Amino acid sequence: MPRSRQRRAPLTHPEAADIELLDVLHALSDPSRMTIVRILRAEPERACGTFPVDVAASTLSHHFKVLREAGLIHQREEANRRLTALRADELQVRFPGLLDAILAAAEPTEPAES
Amino acid sequence: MPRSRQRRAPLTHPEAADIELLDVLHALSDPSRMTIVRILRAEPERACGTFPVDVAASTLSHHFKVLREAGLIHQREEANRRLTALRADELQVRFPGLLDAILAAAEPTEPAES
DNA sequence: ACGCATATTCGATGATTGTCGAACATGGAG
DNA sequence: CTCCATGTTCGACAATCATCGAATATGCGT
Repeated sequence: MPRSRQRRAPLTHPEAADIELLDVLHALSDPSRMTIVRILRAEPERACGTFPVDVAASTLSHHFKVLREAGLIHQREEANRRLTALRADELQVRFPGLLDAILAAAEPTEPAES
Repeated sequence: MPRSRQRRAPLTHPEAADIELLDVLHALSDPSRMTIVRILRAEPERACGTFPVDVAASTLSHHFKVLREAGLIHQREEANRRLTALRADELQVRFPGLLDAILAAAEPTEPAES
């Protein structure tokens, strides 16, 4: 048996009540992960490979794990894809206004009215 | 001359407009630094040594540097003390609602009504 | 059954980070 | 002037982290 124990991850997500603020802040302090979350805010669900983040697949996978364990995203299996969604509603209950404020702050720097 | 070049730091702070969101999030993702900022929110100004953060003096100094360079705090010399203040107003202009939302989320976890 | 697309796990590597103690700098008190 | 309190810089160290390539797993076409 070719040591078959991989991708065995049952895709665990923390309970909404167990989401830690510092984990959320840390997760969002990385450019790639912030990009992922910003994209997810606009779209309901999206496959891993479809994010315009220019890193290796394994690195991307790592970022999803960090985001998932921080409680920011939810992932579900669909065929051989993994669909990712933002846990916006739960986050809103846990930390009211937090995600909105952070994502608003992440806008490209307002052009300042002419 | 005993290589006298230390504490030469002219205490530089980033311009409000140059404050980066990811730097702010990263700065706040450390427990000690979050504690410092939370205390600072209630008090206008405070000396470095007076924070109930249980780390070595040099470590504390490092945390202040991170917070200062992220644009979260302002420090000024007063005698041989260094007074620290939160840059709340400037932060509010740069990232409206961000600090409030984060600090609200950092509250001890509401006791849930009896 | 075979190959391909999607995505993860593993192991390694270099960079960043939090931490400390020792040395140093500064300003005020005795 | 000498001590002391305050706080920084320096150098070191261990831990964490972002990153990659290779190997692996899974499901769907052909």
